[in-house]
Amino acid sequence: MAKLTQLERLCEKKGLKMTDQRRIIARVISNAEDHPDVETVYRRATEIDPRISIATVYRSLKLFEDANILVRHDFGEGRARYEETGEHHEHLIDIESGEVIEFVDAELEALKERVAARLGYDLIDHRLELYGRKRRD
Amino acid sequence: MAKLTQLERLCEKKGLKMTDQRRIIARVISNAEDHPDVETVYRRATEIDPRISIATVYRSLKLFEDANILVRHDFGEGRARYEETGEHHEHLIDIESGEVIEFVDAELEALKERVAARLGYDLIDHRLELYGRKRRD
DNA sequence: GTACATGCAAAGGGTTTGCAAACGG
DNA sequence: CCGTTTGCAAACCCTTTGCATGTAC
Repeated sequence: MAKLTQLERLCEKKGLKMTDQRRIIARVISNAEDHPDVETVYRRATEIDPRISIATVYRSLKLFEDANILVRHDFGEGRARYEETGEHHEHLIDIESGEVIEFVDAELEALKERVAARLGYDLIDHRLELYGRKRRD
Repeated sequence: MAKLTQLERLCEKKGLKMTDQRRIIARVISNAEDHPDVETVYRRATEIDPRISIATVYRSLKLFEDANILVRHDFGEGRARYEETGEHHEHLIDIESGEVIEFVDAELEALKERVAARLGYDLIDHRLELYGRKRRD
């Protein structure tokens, strides 16, 4: 097999038992430029090695998520999407193409903390998605 | 039956055929202080009149949603929650009690428009939820 | 009266799980 | 080796749907 991906190394460092299936799934996510759903990860994984079942994809993705190696997103489509854990960012979803654009906005980050504080809460987590249409003018 | 709720009047104004089931479902939502899920609406409705099936609850809620009488929320729990359409607001979810607190923040509203614009998009919709823990100090 | 709404139960999509066989460290 | 992981298929949860019956306007 080719050289290890960043994600595979991370898995080993966390002490996860690395099976061929997990390596391939980690590799698929590593190489993904998009935010693939489970079915898509499964498809890409079986292209590399057909000996992978959808159950293993579900189990591995959850394992990686619990190990903070992956982040699961729920964009309200009734199925989960995954991406590699990285710097914090928000998502804007193009409602015409489905494309997901990542962005960060310092003001927004500060503001949600302030809002939670104003309500008497410590902010533990949040969810922010913008849905927009590309401007043509 | 008791006097009509605001929601029932709204349904009639929109020309919806008002069956007993729809009246009761509208009434349940009208009286709800929380953001009930379908199962909860069903339970409360059947307490008033057991002749209501879960299928009708699903159908009526969707009907009301399409008529902009209700808003459906997906707080990432794998099931929908509903509330009466009203002034725009966001939600903060207490991760310990599950309680949902509504809030508005003008700055936040303006900011998300600006962010979308910066990325070259017209903002069509958005989703913002804060998850927090009540501060005790 | 007639088009529409309902109840029931079956089907649907995404996800999880029990079990015996295969496997990693 | 031995506990963990896998594949398979069945089970799960929430939601939708086909069909015969019942009902609002």
